[in-house]
Amino acid sequence: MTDTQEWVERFPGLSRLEPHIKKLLLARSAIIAVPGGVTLFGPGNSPENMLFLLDGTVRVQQVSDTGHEIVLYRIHAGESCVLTTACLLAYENYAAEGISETAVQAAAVPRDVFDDLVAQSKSFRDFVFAAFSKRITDLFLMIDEVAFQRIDVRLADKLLRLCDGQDVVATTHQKLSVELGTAREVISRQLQEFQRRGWIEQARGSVTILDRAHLERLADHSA
Amino acid sequence: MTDTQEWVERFPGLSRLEPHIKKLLLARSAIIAVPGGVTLFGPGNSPENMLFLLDGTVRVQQVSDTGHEIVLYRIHAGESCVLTTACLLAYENYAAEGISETAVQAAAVPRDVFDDLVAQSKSFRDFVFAAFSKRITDLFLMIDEVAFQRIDVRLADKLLRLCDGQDVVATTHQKLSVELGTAREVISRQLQEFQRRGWIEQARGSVTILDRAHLERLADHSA
DNA sequence: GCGCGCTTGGTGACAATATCACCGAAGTCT
DNA sequence: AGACTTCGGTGATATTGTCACCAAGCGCGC
Repeated sequence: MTDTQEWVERFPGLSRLEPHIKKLLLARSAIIAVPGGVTLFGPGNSPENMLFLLDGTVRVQQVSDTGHEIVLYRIHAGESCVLTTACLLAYENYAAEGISETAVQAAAVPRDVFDDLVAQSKSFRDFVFAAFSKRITDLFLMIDEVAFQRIDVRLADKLLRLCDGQDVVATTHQKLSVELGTAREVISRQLQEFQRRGWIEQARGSVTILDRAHLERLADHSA
Repeated sequence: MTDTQEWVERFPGLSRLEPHIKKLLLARSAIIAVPGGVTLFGPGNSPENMLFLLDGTVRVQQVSDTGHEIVLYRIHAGESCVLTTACLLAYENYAAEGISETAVQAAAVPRDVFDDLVAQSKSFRDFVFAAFSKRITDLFLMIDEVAFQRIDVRLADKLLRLCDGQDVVATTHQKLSVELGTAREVISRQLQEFQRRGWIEQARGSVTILDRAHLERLADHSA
């Protein structure tokens, strides 16, 4: 559990806010906590508040008409859902949803307070626009990867990002296929190839990284 | 040539601005005109101004490390480059570029004036956030298409979007492949198949639509 | 324990798309 | 005309996606 006093200080982009803006933000926000696995926002469930994540991660993914799923990005502690929320408010009927991957603690800022802050504080504006910009450039990169990058390169990269310093990634082939927007069979075959080369070891529901260096070399090959 | 007097009125999202905001916008912006085929912004060429397009279209595309190109979106008259510009300002070294597809007329708003407007006008804020939201949801859709949609469906859709009411699309196989982020050979083969079915007719540098209904049916099949 | 259903992963056949290495035809320029 | 570039066609092959299965592992009720 995180100390929620002065949570604003824990956002790199917000700690430089003008003092009275910080006070306003702290006074007009509510701390909420939700367990993992909850759909925070999605089709037919647009939230009234902008969330600032204090703890945990939120996964944003999309289900296509064809039934395919793909993970778009994650929101980590210290980031905000501004844009996803904004999108939902503007376009009610689209297919992206946000799911808490872990237990999540967040500061909820009502829409009108958010607008007030944007109007009053240059620092807050900079924070918001930087968040939008980062997200859009990341989406550009993602489009490039999905369109042009080989699946083995993308899988190696994804494993390294998901392992979070550990050597064991607790996930299934199915979940990995959703991460990359491909089919489970493709993941199974690629992991078999990685295993054959001695880079990983597989068990039901987990992948153990044995040779990080080779995976990194593959992932960096042109990403 | 467009009448540039009171250009603000021609933006659906801006016409409802408070009168003094409109005046500020008109007073502090400059009308610029550039011919077609010019790179308006791109790596190593970040503009100082936010552009509001009065006439013409701007194509935003990306070149990947692997040399592959893909068209991300277009900006039409009545829309602004806010987000692309914002991205470039925030992250100098990324690979997207904006090219005028036709002769373009635009209102250029300096960065500090833009910030002023966001601070002072609720309507302007709404316009800006709506533009961001629209773009992000469009990028979500694009990711979905690139990842999951069949190439024949995407090509049919693209032909219909490019024809602009006409029956003849003046483009090359190469350009179409960049539109969809695929290879020229793939486009050539798909167009051959469309032609074999009598849906289109090909000539060097152009595609003539013969059977719009069938193309639409293919494009709508799950898009 | 045992059977039952669900999840997870494996496999072969095949389809769709991408890549590579060419080739020739049609335009452009001098 | 000759050189050069752009445009499009083609076959061979590699990669990835789809489909239809199957079997092993796991949880759960009895």
